[in-house]
Amino acid sequence: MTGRCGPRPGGRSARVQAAVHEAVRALQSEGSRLELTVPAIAARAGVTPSTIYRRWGDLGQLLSDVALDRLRPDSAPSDTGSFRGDMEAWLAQYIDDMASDFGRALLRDLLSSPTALNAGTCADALKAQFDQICARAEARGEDVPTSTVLMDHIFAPLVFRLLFSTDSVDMTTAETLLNRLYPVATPSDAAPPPRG
Amino acid sequence: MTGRCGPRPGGRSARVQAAVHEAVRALQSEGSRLELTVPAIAARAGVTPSTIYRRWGDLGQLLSDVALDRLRPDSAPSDTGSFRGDMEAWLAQYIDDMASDFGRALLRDLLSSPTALNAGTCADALKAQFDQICARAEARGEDVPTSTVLMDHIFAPLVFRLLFSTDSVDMTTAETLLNRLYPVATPSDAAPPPRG
DNA sequence: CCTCTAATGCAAATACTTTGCGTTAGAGGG
DNA sequence: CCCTCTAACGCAAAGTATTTGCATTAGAGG
Repeated sequence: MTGRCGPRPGGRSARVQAAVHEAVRALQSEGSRLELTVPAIAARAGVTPSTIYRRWGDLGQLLSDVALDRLRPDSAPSDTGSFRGDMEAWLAQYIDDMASDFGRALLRDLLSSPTALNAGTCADALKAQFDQICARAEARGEDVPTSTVLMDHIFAPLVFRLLFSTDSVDMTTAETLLNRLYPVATPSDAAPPPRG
Repeated sequence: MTGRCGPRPGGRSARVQAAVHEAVRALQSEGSRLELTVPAIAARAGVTPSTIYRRWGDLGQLLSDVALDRLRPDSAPSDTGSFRGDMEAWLAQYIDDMASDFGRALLRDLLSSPTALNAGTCADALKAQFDQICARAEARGEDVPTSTVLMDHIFAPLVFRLLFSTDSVDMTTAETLLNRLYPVATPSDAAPPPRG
């Protein structure tokens, strides 16, 4: 009982957060990003703008929080029976979510908070998914790289394309990356890099 | 003679742009980011706010333009006599520029424009540097990967860490990535990915 | 049921952004 | 060298967005 979670979930504070997040999602799906202002969000959520400014600080932080909710995985990666299959299934779903203009905008929103905190949380959650895929593969006796290698050489290149280009990103792109990595999995120095 | 460059360089328009960029750099190096507002930049540059709004649209686009100026390479990569040496020298300089909190903020600024145009320009310029390093290595008879492979497996992982974590990024990180790639350079499928 | 705190609503004050219009710098032609 | 023409600028007014002080309320804990 530390009181760490603030007001109990289901209380007013949680209702306001849910209403505001929902309002952001609704406005994002409807109009252009020009109409996505704090007063507009507040009106849609049935709260006053000052509530949003006090809780989130600015629009960037709010959009970042909403993006985190949408980008963090909501379930365990599916088990297809092989490492390659698990990776392909996972990547297919993630590319489907993020490769659109809307998905790319979400990714930029995630980074639009003053601190890199949300981006780090998102990356950690995704790495945890790779950890599960790797653990299952290892249990099967497959020889697979670490989740760090997957983040570096599969996920990072995909995200880089999404953020730094307008090229289409699809499963062909992902397959190319997998093909480069898989034959040379777990090289001698594939241990996680220093965290210093 | 297309008139493409607008008023001649050195004209009023160019002076205003230089003054505004300089004002942004000055304010960035001095105070916190909270004081980095359009009116403050305008005052420092000796122009009116409306000039900035008309030319750049909003603060995000202006910061993105300034970040592009700072992040795009300003000279050809140095020639150390070997591919590995060239890469190490290049990465040492780039990490020195970007691994600080300030450098990470520049990277986020670059992405803060509505369109991904500046980020794409920056990525293209960096890829061109890798092209030079690769071309020189090939001329020496070294067996080296393509610049696309370098972007995917060296640069993208570094940028991913800078954007999505607060972990330190240093030459040890870069060496680890180089070690993973170099022994397995130019695998059979290392051709550039589809651009469709 | 009472009390106590943090979050909210409201409204005033402040700051930022947009816009209309007159002015100016500087390119191009005579 | 002077004239004209256009794009960019300065200024000021109007329109939004953001901040802040204070009263109120929801809801946790006793």
